[in-house]
Amino acid sequence: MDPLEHFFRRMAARDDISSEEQHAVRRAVGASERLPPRTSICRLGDRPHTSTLIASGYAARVVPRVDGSRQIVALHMAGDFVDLHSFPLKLMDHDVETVSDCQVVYFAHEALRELTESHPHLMRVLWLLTLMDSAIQRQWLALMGTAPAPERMAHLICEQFLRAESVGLVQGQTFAFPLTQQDLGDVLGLSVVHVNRTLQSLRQSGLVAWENGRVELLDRRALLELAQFEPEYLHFEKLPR
Amino acid sequence: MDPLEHFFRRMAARDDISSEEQHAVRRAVGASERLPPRTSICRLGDRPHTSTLIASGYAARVVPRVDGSRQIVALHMAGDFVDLHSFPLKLMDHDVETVSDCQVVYFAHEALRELTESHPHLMRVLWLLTLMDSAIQRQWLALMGTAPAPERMAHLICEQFLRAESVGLVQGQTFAFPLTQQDLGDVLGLSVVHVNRTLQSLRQSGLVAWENGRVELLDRRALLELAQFEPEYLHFEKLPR
DNA sequence: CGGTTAATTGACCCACTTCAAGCGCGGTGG
DNA sequence: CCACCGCGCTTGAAGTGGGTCAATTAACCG
Repeated sequence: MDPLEHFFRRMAARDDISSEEQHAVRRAVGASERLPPRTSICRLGDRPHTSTLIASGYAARVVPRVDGSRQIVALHMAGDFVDLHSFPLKLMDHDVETVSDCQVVYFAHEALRELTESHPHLMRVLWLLTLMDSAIQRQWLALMGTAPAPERMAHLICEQFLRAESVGLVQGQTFAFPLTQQDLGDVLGLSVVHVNRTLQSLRQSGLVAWENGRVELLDRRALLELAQFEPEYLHFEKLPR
Repeated sequence: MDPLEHFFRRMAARDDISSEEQHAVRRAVGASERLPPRTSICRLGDRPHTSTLIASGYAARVVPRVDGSRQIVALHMAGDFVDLHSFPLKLMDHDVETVSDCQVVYFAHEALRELTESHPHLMRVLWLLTLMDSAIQRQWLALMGTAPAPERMAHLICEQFLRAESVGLVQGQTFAFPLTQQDLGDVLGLSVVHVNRTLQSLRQSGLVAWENGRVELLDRRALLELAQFEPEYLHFEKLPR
């Protein structure tokens, strides 16, 4: 199975990628690896010389706090780079770890650097990908600052559903979302206890079903409404970049 | 006075910018303008054809919420691009407005595009600048999710102080920070009332003085300690990018 | 079948919110 | 020159969303 399938699908939803550019990307691919759940991909303070693309599974970017608490600042699925930003930034300012079993491929920063020299358009698209992560972080920030727990939870579910859908990872109204309630708490800034109660209220209202790491949207319209969801920030738009 | 002074200073702290590159940047500069406080620079849904660099003053990026509340997701000072991300993203997913009186200069996206074709290294540095904004957003997210009000406030003050210091905007232990308490609440996800009380406790502990839009760090060490401040995420490091 | 990790539930508590009222001051117009 | 207005800051009182602590259950696994 092509490890870059979802990656190309994600880019193709934002701009045309020529076959020459696709070949250039394929030439830049390095090693491939399967990682079990809860494996560290890189850590705060690291200076990676590769960036990691997820071919399958879920990973999280985590800011560890001195008191032992954690904040998940990004969730990544098949077709996402988890640490493309480490290519310009050089120094990791947070951790990255797998949430589920993941298949990953690595891109050497040296290969990426050559791409930026030879393929400016491709580089602008890679830049775009890192900025799409930023756009999501802005929404999360807005939700943390202003929205109560049920709205935050609903918003997260809608967002992940639409992102999964856009790369072909949705079956019916169902998609794989293998986070524990503790993980959800670390994303939403809530305690496990409150995550549990919030989920129960969503279930009892008939909005979602959630079992065995799969989420089903039972009432998509009502969920979008509760979340006050506006999808523009996901930048699903094909434009010359 | 050179409108790009702080901008070059900010870049120079991260990598060497050749004089040829500096000239290329200067050739890309467009119009210049003075904007009064609370002026909109661009809005959610806009498709700007320029990006805006602040030569002096403060501006904020604001995610407006349907219920009328606002979340400030970034603060920008002299030498910052407020919306460089609109160059690859094309569509604004939030508002940008001035906080104080601002002098700004505009860069046409077309000129930036030409820079990406002719000056790959410069583009990697611009990419870096957008990712530094991201890094700050991640910290804010972590603070919103895990830290109580006094720590958040202290962290914000330390961060803005160090950022201002790095471009030469600090005098002694004092710097201009012209936000209202309402603005602070919109940054920190707190009500004005609680912002007020939090500030008073910081003042009474002798950590900061805050008057006429200027902040003075009275006890820098204690403030950094309260904030649990770790400066790595600001990426003050000169490296080949 | 013991051990570990995730989900659940109940009881109590507090950081922060909301509402409401006053205060200080710079600006402005009569 | 002063009365008034509006905005930002401050203070008090009362309410609540979500946290903490602690214990139980459920599912899985070697």
